[in-house]
Amino acid sequence: MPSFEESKYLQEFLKNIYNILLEYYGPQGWWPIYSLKGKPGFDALGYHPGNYSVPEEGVEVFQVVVGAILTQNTSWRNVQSALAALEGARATDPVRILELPTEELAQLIRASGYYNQKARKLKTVTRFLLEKGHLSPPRPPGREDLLSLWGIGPETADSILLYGFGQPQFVVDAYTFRLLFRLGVCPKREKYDKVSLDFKTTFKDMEISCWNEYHALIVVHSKKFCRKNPLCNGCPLFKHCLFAIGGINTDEG
DNA sequence: TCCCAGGGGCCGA
DNA sequence: TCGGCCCATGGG
Repeated sequence: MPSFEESKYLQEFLKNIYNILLEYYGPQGWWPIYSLKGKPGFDALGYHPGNYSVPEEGVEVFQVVVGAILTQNTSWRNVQSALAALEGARATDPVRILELPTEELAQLIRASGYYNQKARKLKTVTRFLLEKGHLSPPRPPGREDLLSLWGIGPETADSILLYGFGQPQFVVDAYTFRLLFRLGVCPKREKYDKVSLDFKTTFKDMEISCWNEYHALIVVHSKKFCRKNPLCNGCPLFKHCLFAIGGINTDEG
C-alpha cells in the first residue's frame, strides 16, 4: 500500500469521502458547548453548525476539555448527564473543579462511567491548564505537554487542541479506524499517529474547519450506518466500501 | 441479559 | 511493540 505522500489517489479518495459525508449530513457544529445550549446560534444540545469560531472564551474552551475526558470510551448521552450534574453543582469552571474533593467530583460525573479515573484526569489536566495559563485568554498548550499528563492520550489531546484551541490536529478515534479499514484505506490495526498524519497531509491546504468537520462527520456516520454491525442499506458510502453487505467482501476476518 | 459507547494506563510476553 | 485486562454507567 503506497504512503499518502506517494498516493494522490488516496488523498483524492479521502477528499471525496469528506464531500459525500458533508453533503449527506451537513455541518455538524462540533464541539458542543453544553452551557450555551438553546442560546441563539446553538441547538438544544449546544451544537453550533457552521459556526467555527466557537469556543472563544476560556470557560468554553474548558468545557471542551472536560467533555473530551468524560467521553473517553463513553457515549455522549452519558456525558451530558455528567455535565448536567456539574452544572447543577456549579462546578463547571476550572477553579471549582480543583476545589472539589476528588471523591465528590467523581460522584458528580458518575453517569459518564470510569468516574474515579476521570475525576483524577480532570484534576490533572485542569491543574496543568491553570498553572500554565492556557485558559485566560485561551492559549494552546503543546501536544507533547498534553500527552505527558496522566489520562491524556493522543485522541483526547487532539480533541482538545482541535476543538478547544483551533489547532491543526486531526482526531482519530475507533470510528475512524473502522471506517478507513472498511473503505480499504488502511489496515485494521494502524498506528494513531500514522492515520492522523495522513489526514493532515491530505488536508494541509484546507481550512481548520474541514478538520473539525471531518472527524465529526465520521462519528455521526459511524453511529448511523457504519456501526460495529453495519447498516449498509442506504449508506451514502456504499459503493466505496469493501465490506458493504452485498459488496465484494462481507468478511472482516 | 447482552452489547456497546466520541480511550487510556498498565503489565507481561 | 503489542495483546489483554481494568476501569463503569446507562441505553437499546
